[in-house]
Amino acid sequence: MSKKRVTAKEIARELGISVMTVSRALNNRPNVDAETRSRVQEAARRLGYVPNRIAKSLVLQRTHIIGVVVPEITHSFFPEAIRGIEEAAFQAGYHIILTHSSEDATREEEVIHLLESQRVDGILISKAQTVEENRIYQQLLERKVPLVFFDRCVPGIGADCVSVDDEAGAKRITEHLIKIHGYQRIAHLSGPQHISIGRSRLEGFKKALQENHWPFYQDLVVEAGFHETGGYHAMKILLEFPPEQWPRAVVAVNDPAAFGAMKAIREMQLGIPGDIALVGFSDDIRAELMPVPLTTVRQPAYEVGKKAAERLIETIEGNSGQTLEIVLATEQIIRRSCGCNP
Amino acid sequence: MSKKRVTAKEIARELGISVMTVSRALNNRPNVDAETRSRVQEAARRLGYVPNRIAKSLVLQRTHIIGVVVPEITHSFFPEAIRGIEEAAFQAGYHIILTHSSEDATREEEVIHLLESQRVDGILISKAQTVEENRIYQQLLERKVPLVFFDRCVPGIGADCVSVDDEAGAKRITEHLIKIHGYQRIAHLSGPQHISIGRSRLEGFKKALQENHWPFYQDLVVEAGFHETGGYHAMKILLEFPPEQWPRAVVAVNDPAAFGAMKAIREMQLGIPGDIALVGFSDDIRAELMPVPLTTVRQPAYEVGKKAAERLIETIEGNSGQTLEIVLATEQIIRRSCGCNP
DNA sequence: TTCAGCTATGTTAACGATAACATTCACAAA
DNA sequence: TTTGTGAATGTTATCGTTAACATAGCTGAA
Repeated sequence: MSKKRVTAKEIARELGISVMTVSRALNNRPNVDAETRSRVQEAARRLGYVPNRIAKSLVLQRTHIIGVVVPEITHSFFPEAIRGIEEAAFQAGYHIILTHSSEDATREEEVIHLLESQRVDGILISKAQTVEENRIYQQLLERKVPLVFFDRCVPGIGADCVSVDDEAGAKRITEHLIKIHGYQRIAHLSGPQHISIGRSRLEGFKKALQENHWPFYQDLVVEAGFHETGGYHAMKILLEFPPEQWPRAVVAVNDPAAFGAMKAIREMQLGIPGDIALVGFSDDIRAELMPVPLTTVRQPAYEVGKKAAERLIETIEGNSGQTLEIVLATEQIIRRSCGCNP
Repeated sequence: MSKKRVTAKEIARELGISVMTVSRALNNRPNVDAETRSRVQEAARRLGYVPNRIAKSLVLQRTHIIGVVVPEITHSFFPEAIRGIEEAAFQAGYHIILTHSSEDATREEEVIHLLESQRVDGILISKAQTVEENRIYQQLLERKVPLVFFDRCVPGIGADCVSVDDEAGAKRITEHLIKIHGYQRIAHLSGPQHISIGRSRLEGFKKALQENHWPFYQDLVVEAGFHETGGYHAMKILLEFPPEQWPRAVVAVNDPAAFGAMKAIREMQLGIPGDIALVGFSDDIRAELMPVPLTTVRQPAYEVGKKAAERLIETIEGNSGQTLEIVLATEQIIRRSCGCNP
């Protein structure tokens, strides 16, 4: 169909020399006559030669490609993280194959196999929500495929991991509600507990109460998931209690869940933060545009991606040392929904 | 470093048969004894065999990979479009290598070369803003590399193209301002004129005025670019005129530019839409959350990506027929900033 | 019986590049 | 003159897979 591509062999034939000399000339190897080199380069340009990386990869057993698996690309965190990955990769002379699992375990397995069969030099994974066992990751590790998890990690599996300090972030924002505002009865709209960020944020929330000897009510922890509808329904559940049992403040697992909660609160004609204060997590682009701007925790998405890619490249190139779990700090973004007036 | 990978040869040695039989068994080719086939498959599983697509691609001259070049990934349009691309690709058994040019012509050229050397089966391009000549695209077409432009096209170059009907969208929203609200003195904050969407939106704006015999003022067309700051500065320029020359309504080239314009208008203590009505384009996630929700035009980003990928795959597989320029319709999102009260 | 015709399997070459080793040739030192 | 040395270039094998052709062995019809 498409006309045959120019190969090194054509250049060699054209100039009456061997392919090897062509290869040497184009890769700037020593021991090539300056004139030969320039003739080769001129011919390559003239014929529109584009080296075949597939052949190169086959013989060198290196692709200089990093495989990336994300659960979704629409959510604002991942595009940012991907930018960071791309940046680090680009600087080190790598490129990326981006795949996404749509939060589906089967599809995640498929794309991981694709990446492996494509012989990427290493893989960056952010785990899909529905993944229940770690077999595939273990197999990858057994096969010594360089592997770094980012954002959604698998603790204790013996792989590198770059994530955000969710626990500390959740603890700090909860402490803000305790120490600055003195709210009693603080609720948590939690994330799924089989996802590490869901667990750590709940953990941080609990620790803040504990360390400050603040009352903890099991009823005030409701699983909401990561989306707006989940936040809405979880908040509804809390508001079905008699008014004296309502929470005075709510810590949502992320901003979309907080948006859902906002909707539920306003449907009850209650004021934020007057009746119920609310904080989110992730600093969604919409957070500051809400009718009551949302106090939240910014995650360094770009930095997570960049660090993870840098770490993976170190591993690929054999400078990795021991397994590391890198945790990046969050930043508190105080707006109005917590009761402050910045 | 990493322990040698299992190849078809190992399986063959293990079972005392030839590699070819292994290949046939694993690819479900006919003429393989049922028992042999199952022994091979069992051995492949047991040894953790992962076929090497690089070798396969080399011999088959097909990679089943689509290269994608986008100018950025943070903007909301592209993540959506990429989802559409991924979906169409996945369904047809293709995968994607995602690259981005950061709106930089040199980097775009680099990534296109990468994709070519990676021997992707075809390329989807959304052109970077700073690209000034079409040499590279022409070279690709000469080399018969399957190529489909999406969103940001290059008219008349003889390549397929899937885009949004920017002109009709801009015309329609402008006509809304004319016919429903009867605003005189309508301004346009335009996009860069070397980008097709910049040109078409201006074109649609002009046509709306023309066809409705509405006055057109050259002074009321100011180049703003695609970002908030550009919109802000462009609006400032308009507001430096004496008040009687101010526009009564403004059509911004996209929503971020409209957000910038909003800021400029409010800094002058003017009301939207009371003093100046405003409409955007692209239905940014923030548009409905603005203090005055922004009337805008929704672009079917997911569909653009999906269609473009489908068209590319047709081309790759030789069912393309003649060159097509597919144009998808936009949808008007009426909110408050135009003067309506939905 | 004999051979056409089928199935199952094997052998060789190819894809496009590079590594490792081999060769040629010019020039300088002995 | 001879020999050693190093630069420039060539030859062969290889990466892992599949296409194309080759062969062995069996079945069944003439």
